[in-house]
Amino acid sequence: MKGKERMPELPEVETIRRDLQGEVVGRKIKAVEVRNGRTVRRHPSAKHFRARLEGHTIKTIGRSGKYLLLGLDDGETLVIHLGMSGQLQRAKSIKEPKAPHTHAIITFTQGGQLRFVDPRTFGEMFVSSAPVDGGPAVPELAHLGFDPLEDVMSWEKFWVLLSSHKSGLKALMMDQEFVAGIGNMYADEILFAAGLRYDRLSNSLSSQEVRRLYRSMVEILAEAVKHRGSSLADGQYRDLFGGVGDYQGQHQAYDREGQACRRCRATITKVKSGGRATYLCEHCQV
DNA sequence: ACGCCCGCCTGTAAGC
DNA sequence: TGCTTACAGGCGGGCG
Repeated sequence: MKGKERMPELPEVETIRRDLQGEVVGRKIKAVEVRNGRTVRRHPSAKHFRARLEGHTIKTIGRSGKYLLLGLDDGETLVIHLGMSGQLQRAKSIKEPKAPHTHAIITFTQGGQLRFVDPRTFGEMFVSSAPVDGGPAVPELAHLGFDPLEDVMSWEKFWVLLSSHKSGLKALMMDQEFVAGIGNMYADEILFAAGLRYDRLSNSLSSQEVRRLYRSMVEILAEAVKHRGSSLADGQYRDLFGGVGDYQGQHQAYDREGQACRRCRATITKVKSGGRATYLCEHCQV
């Protein structure tokens, strides 16, 4: 058994967003404790980060790609990225024991805490200033491409975007500046569903292939959200309450090296692409 | 513009 | 058995 680490991608982050909506909207931040400064590395100091949160109430929970956006009553936004191994935990009481690698703790006036746990410390939190009128909501995230679930578009528009690039399909689907929220795992699942190889050039697709790719992207991600994301046996993804997702049971390619393709029974193979593990069915994906 | 590599990290697992 | 090395990968930056 090979150890696989999965980071939260769009479906996992969306699951957490929905849970946060019911759990922290309307709550006022009483205190913020930063236990690992790397988590708030965009700020000049942990104190600076704290000062911009304490005393403010959380009004909205949004998401852009893999980023969570907690809107505050002063118009600023608490941005959270879970990186590779980040988790948000809702503690009902401050007395609940802290998990190892708990790097930041937000305590609410109404009781309870929101905790940021992240062994690998690739994740981060930062407060973004209120947008100036006409400007982007979060300037730090202005580079992100469209969100596949939030920003619905015609497949013809998608075709225009796709063919304006000349790169391997997997690299492009994982390029956050092209489309935001897809990581290594869902890229493989989407390309399997579309019947397309990871190394097909983005400007080489027929109209039918473009339609299949767009539809697969939306359907796979939406279906994974319905299943509350993917938590493989040794994976780290947990939701706000420590629960797991079950979309991994639907996986067709990712982490299935040596197993039979569920469509044609050929063997799923694993190759390296751009330094990343890539799983595919050589027979179904052309 | 694009592909590829590195560094940042830690836990797990494979290799010797 | 125990130590060392490889691997997992999002993201930003660099290089060819």
